[in-house]
Amino acid sequence: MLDRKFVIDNADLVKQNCARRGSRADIDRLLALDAQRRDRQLEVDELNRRANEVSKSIGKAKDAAEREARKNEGRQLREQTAAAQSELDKLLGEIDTILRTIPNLSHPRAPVGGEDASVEIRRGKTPVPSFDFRPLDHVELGERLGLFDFEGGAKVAGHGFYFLKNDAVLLELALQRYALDLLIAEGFTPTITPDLARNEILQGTGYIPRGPETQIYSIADSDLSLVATAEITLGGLLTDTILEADQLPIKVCGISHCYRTEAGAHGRATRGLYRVHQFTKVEMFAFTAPEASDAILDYFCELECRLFDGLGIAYRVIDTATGDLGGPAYRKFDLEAWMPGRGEQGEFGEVTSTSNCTDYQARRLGIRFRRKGEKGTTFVHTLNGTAIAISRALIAILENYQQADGSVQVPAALQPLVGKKRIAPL
RNA sequence: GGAGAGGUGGCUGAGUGGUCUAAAGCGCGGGUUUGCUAAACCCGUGACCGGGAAACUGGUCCGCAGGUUCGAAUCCUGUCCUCUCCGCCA
Repeated sequence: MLDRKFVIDNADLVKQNCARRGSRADIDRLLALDAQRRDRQLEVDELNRRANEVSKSIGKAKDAAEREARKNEGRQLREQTAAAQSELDKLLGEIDTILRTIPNLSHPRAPVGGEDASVEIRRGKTPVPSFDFRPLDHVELGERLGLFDFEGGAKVAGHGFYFLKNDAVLLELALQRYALDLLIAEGFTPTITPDLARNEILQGTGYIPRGPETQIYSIADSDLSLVATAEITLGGLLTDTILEADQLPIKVCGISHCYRTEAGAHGRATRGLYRVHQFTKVEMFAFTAPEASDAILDYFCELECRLFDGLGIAYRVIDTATGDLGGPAYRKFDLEAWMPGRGEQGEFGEVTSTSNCTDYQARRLGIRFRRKGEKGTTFVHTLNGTAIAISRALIAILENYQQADGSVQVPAALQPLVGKKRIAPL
């Protein structure tokens, strides 16, 4: 979230940003509540001061009668304080509720507008392929090659779940390893993270665990939820930590399963593996000094491009428009891979996404650092990026590498990891 | 799951009802000494919310939430977390 004082002092700027983001956060109400908060704060402080004075005077009272009178006075003051304090707490609660709905500021160069305003800024090295036969979509390919079992998934867990089978399993493991090899070489600390996290951590990273539109599965009778991405666990890793400047940037990556309710998302684009309730993802995460985060965002984007260039899959990079950024992101680049089986004649479909969340998550999570020779601490910036989301990468690989004979060639970079060059019908 | 111990500043750790305005050490900042570095010594060092042009000043904070009391780091209740041992288990 944003700093309360910052919002108060820059109300117009924040309002303008909310408008660009399509957020209806009520800044005017926040301002009014804060003015009340301030008055109430003064009242509580004054009552406390007097009560403290009374307490101190009791030791010096000259007789029992005076001591009793003073105690009475103190008791009454404490009662008044309690009343004022509870009003103050209520105001603080309301202010916090509004504050949570205010999205992060936006990068000055992020395109302004809704989804249509997003701008293509880059293409991959691999050209969009052409086929001399009608390419199939991944669902059909997977059926012929025995790679998925959607019926089995539905039987045991419902629509949106699936079994990966046979060579799809090897592909999944190969993709994990493929991504990890690059990230480890780039100095990331590899991790396998918990698939569950405390709701407090979810909220800190900007996810809303419960409610009608939540993406999140929560665990009954606990304060745990299934994570929608390892961004949650990786960001949460350093909750309430003060770092030294020379530790930054910290680059970690994590493999986790990702669970999403996908409430309200149905239709053509949801066919097969594209929109599922569970998938595996290798996620990148960084904690940086503020002045470094723009460059790290470019770096994350560059790594994503290298991964898909390495797989030989055509893609484009999108600079996401302000209306489509969600709450925490200051700027976001999406990488959309060419999926020949998508739509009538193939379409680009999102496969990765990288965001600079500036200090929006760090403030809630309490992740700060200290600069040499400076007093106080500064919130770090956090960034996240998908290295490989397995389910969508599988779609792109199968559809782009399909052959006229119904087989699928394994991308050269994965061949040693999968242990074969071609996936043939059973 | 059972039993026990514990959660205190950036870190380690003392503190069992008012003089806690939280000891001490480490770290950090400044200074003295000094070929340089280091060491030694001296001084200073928390966060948050307010008031004030400033000097300065009021309040809150000892895992979290309640309670007792004029007064709580300290007593009581609940809760979360960590550690140790036992049990169970891949």
